[in-house]
Amino acid sequence: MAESMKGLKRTHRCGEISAANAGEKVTVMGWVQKQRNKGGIIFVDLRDRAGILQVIFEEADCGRENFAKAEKLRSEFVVAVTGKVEKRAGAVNANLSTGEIEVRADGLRILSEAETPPFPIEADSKTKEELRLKYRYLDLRRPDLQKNLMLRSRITAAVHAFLSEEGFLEVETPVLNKSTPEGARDYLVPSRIHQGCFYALPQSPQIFKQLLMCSGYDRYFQIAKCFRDEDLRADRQPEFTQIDLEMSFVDTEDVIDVTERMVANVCREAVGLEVPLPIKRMTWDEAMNRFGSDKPDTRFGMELVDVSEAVKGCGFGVFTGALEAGGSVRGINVKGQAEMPRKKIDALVEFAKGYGVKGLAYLSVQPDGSYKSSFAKFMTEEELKKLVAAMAGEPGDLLLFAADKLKLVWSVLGALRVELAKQLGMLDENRYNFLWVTEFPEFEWSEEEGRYMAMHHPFTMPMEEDLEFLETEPGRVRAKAYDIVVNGMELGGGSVRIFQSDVQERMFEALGFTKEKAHEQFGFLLDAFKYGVPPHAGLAIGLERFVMQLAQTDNIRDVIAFPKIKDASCLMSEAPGTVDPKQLEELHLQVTE
RNA sequence: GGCCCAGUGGCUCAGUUGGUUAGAGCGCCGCCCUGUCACGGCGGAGGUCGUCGGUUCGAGUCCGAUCUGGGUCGCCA
Repeated sequence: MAESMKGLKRTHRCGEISAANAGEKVTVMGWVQKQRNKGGIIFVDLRDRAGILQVIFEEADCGRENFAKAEKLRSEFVVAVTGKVEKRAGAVNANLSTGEIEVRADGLRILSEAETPPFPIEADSKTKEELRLKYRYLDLRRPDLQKNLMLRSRITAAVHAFLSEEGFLEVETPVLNKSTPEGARDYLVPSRIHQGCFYALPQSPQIFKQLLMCSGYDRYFQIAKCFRDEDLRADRQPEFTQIDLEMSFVDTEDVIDVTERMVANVCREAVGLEVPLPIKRMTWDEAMNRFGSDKPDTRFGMELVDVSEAVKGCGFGVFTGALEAGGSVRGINVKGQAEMPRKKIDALVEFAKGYGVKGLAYLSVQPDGSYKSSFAKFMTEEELKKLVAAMAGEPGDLLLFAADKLKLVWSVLGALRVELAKQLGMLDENRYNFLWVTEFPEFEWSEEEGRYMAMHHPFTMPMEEDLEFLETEPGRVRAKAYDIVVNGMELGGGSVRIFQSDVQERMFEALGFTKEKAHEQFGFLLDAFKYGVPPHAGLAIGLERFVMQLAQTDNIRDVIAFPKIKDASCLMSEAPGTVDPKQLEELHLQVTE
C-alpha cells in the first residue's frame, strides 16, 4: 500500500549527503537500489539522480513497524526515509561517493511499490537496446543515461549563458512551415482547413533566422528542434536539436570567433575541458586531399598520397585504366602493418567495396626490403620502386591503394584510414581535435538530378573571387561556408549568406530554378531582401553531437531522452500510429493499401 | 532499396560432428542470518530455443522464407 508523504519534505538528494552532514537529521526520498537483510539489521541502498546512499535500519532506532516495512522493501520501491547522518561504524565503501557515511533511519514510508523491472537498473547495461527502449522510462533511471542528460542540460545552460552575455537574442521560429523540396525530405502535416495542403516541419530555421536579420534583430539564437525524414544512423535521428545562430554586419571571421569561444566556454563549463583557441583551420581542398574527408579526424596521420603521377604508364591496368577514365590513384601508408594477415586485408578490401570501388590494391614492404603485393606481377621492379618511394614506404609498411573516380577514392580511403585507426587503437578518446574546414565548394554535381545542387544551401555566399565562374564553371566556385569538426565528426556548420538580390537570382539560375519556382518557394525571403537587408552570416551546431563528444558515446540515443529506432518509430509509445477514420476525413486524407 | 551482425528462462550467455530429460551466472519466490555493500546459507519456481516451412528415424544445431533489433552503403541542401 502506498503511503502519503504528507508532512515530509525532502532535505537532500541521496548523493548530496557527505561527511559534512554528519549528525544532521535528514529526509531523503528515492528508489531502492538494493536491500540487504542481515536478520536484525537491514541495509538499503537508496538511489536518486545524484547518487546512492546507504540507509541502515535497526528495530531499536526505527521501531517494530518501520522495521517490518524495511523487510518488505524490494528493488525500485519508492520510499521516504528520515534519519540521522552518521559516519559508518563498519567499513567505508570506497566505490561510493557517499561511502563514508550512512543514514540511520528512524522513519520509513513506502510511497510506491514496484514490480521487478524487466532488466537490471544499473550502469553499463548489457541489456539489448530493444528492451531498454521499450521501457525507456526505466532505462532513463540508469546512472549513465542520467549522467548524459544532466550533461546535456549543463551544455544548453552554458550556451544560453554565453550567447546572452554576447548579446544574442533567443527567438523562437515556427514549427509548422511551408515545404521546400530542396535538401532533405520534409515531415509533412496535413492541413484540416486547407484541403490538399500541407505544412512541413522545419529541417532547420534557416529562412526565418535570415528574416530576423532583415528585421534588425542583429544577433539571434535558438536551441531549435529540427526534423528530417531520412534514414537513421548511429548519429542521426529524425528529430534533433541545433544550437542555431545568426549575426548581422559580420563576415566569416566574426562567426568563427564567436562560435569557437562558445564551444570553448561550453566545454569548460560542462566538463572542465580546455579547448585551445584559435581552432586550427583547413580548406576543404586540403581536407579532401590529405584526409579524403570534409570532416577529418586529425588525431592521427595515415594521410592520403596521390600516386597518379608515379603510376602513370605502369603495367597495372587497374591503375592506368582509372587514370585514363579521368580518375585518380591514391594510397595510404599503414605504418608497421606489413605483417597484417591476408584474412584481415581481405576484410579491408570488402570494407572498401562497400563504398563502391571494385577493390583495393595492396603492397607490403617486407623487413628485407622485398615486396609482397597483389599487383607486383603487373609492374616492373622500377615501377614498384617508384611507387613505394612516392608513398615513403619503408620496410614493415603496408600500402593500400584505391584507383577510381577521385570522389570515390577520397571517400573509400578516408573511411579506410578511420577504420584502420579504430582497429589499431590509434584513437585517443580523451583528445579533442577541433578543426574548421573552410572554402567548401558552392555546388555539387548530382548525377541523379542531372544538375548542380547547393552543397550547403542556396543562400550561401560564393567567395568574391569566384563569382565570375557562377555561370561558366559552377563546379569551381567556392563558398563562404565553414564547418566545425571534432575528431572526425561534423559538429556544425554555417555560411555567410547572400544578401544581394542579383547574386541570389544568379544562384537560383545556376541551380536550375526558374524565376517562378524560386519565387514560389522563397518569394517572401527574396521580397524581404528588397526592403533593406544587412550582410549576415550564421551557423548551427548539432547539440546531440556536441553532447555525444563530451559524453564520449558514439550512439545518439545515449543523449536523447526518448529516441526513435532505425525505422523512425518509437518502441515505447509505438509512434507513429494509425488514426481514427474520422480524423482522416477531417484532413481530407485517405489511406490506400 | 542493398550488404553485414544478433535473437536460447526475467537479464546476460554456454550448448560439441544433428542424438534421450536444453545448462550456467545474475535476478525472482520461501526460510534463516545484527555491519552488509557483487552480502552469506539452505530450499524452490521458471524455457513450445523469434516465427513459419523444409531436409532427416531424429533439428536449439542443417536449408529456405519471414519477423524483430543493431551497424553500414545509398540517402541526409
